[in-house]
Amino acid sequence: MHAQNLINIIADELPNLNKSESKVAKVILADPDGATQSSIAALAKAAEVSEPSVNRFCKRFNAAGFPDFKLKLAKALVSGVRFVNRNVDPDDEVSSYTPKIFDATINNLAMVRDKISHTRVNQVVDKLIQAKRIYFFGVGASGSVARDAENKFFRFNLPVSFHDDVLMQRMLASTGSTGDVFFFISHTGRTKEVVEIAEIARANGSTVIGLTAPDSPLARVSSVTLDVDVPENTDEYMPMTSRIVHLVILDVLATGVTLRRGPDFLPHLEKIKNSLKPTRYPRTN
Amino acid sequence: MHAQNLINIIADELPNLNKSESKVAKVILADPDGATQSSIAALAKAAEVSEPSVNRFCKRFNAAGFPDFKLKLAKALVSGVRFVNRNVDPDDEVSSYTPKIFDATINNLAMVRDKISHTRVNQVVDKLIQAKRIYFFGVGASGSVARDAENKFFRFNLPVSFHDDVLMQRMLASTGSTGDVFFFISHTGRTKEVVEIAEIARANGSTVIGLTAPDSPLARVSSVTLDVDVPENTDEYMPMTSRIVHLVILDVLATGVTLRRGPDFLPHLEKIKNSLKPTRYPRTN
DNA sequence: TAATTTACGTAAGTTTACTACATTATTAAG
DNA sequence: CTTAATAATGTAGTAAACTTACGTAAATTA
Repeated sequence: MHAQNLINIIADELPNLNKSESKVAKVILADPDGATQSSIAALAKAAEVSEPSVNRFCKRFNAAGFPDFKLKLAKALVSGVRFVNRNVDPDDEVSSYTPKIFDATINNLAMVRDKISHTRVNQVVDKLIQAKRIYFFGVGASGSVARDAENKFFRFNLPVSFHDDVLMQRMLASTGSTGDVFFFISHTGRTKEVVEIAEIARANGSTVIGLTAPDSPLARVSSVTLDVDVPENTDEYMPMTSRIVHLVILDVLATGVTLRRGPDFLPHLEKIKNSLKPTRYPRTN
Repeated sequence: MHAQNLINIIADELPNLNKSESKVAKVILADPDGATQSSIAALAKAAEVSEPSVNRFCKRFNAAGFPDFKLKLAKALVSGVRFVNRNVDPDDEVSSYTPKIFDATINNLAMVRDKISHTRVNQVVDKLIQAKRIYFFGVGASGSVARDAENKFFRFNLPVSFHDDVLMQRMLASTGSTGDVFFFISHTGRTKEVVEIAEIARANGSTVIGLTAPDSPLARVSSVTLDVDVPENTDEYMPMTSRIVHLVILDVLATGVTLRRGPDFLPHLEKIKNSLKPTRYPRTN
């Protein structure tokens, strides 16, 4: 279940509350923002109950007490408000659509941050660590993500490549074997071509990792799936943000691999970093 | 300026605070979440100041008092931007480093969201609208960003290409002329090769746009620069997040162009979207 | 060096929230 | 239909937390 908002929880629990508790609930639901700013006495009066009733109400919803409850309520309000009205309007100015696009991206990242399965991440890191070869596959926008992944993972001193060409992908998948990791990146997880290729790879005993939508055909074919459940972009003007989320997840995986490799591996990374120095103008300040 | 996050405001004001106020600020910034849960007495003790000092501190930041301040702080914390200790530790578990990486990315996005010049964005959208051709250039990690940009901008029905090969870039730049837009993407803005190519393009009368670090050599060569000032990654384990910021800025630009094109252009975008339908397994639910 | 302003803390006062206990309502059993 | 038991709610007292007023110390300026 989605990380429930305190306000929704209260609304859901309303029928299960006893008389004075439900009085309190109604007052809070009627004006949650006002509730965060009033004292326990004021709220008790507004709900026509005693102060301890309000206090008990708070504890019922897993708050330490009234102040803690107000804090939680305030937090719930923010995340609620933030999800509203973030669509780009046809007559938006730069100053409107710019923050909207940033906010939409940030929101999706925050959502995935809270939902992503750490177990799965760990499993994928395991697979990547054990891999003899890694292939990053993606088409269209996901091709760029795959390319970026290559750019990160080649640092680990193992054969890594990315491919955005489905014929190449198909041929490589057909020659794969145990120890090879095929890492598929796909927003929808329903591109037939991609799913087919994943099936081929899987049939050859290779490990198939899917960075894609949960319950999608690709997810079902994968050995391990990293679910990315960001809302489809219904708005014409709002760009697709799943690519960004994919990139960050790949960052997480790369960090996971680096940490597993241990501190002895750092000099190697340092060497790669330093190799670029002569290509750059030195900093003056 | 965009609605700034309270935590950022405090961090910004830090140099302007007097002794005891800054003591309070430091304690709050070190653990904002902890601050929301502590009493004024506890906070005063932690900061080694008197309670009224904490109270004055709160009022300085437009809070009615300490409880109100805590409320605002709590709200600031949820708004996606967490200001926790963001460095990845060598002995971090998945459950620690995963949110850290997300948070670092989110933080940088929020920072750029609030700092980016809308005038500049508008100027760049102007240039892109007027362009006869657009070239997206990037090398290394920025190559993926350039590739992604191509994937977005080809939709506008004008000649767009991306190149991650410096020789190709150099040749194309040398043949450029007025009306051509060369869009350079670079984290540091100091890669000699890239700067040289930008100079060549500029010399031919082409428009050069730089999505790069402010005051960098590349920024100085560009006709218009979009400054991306994200902190250098000093931490070995923390991935470079500027790519992500670049991608989002390109999203913003693409949206800007779409909006300028007006509603008559939407059917064209729709057509492109629909063209992919037959490649996908239909949704079952 | 004195005057003035600003910064900070002490102590008292006020509000706020919590706890223990008492009372009232509700339910179940005889 | 009582009566006992339990649950729900409120009262009153207390402890904690917050704010205010005021005084002293530090810093700044003339």
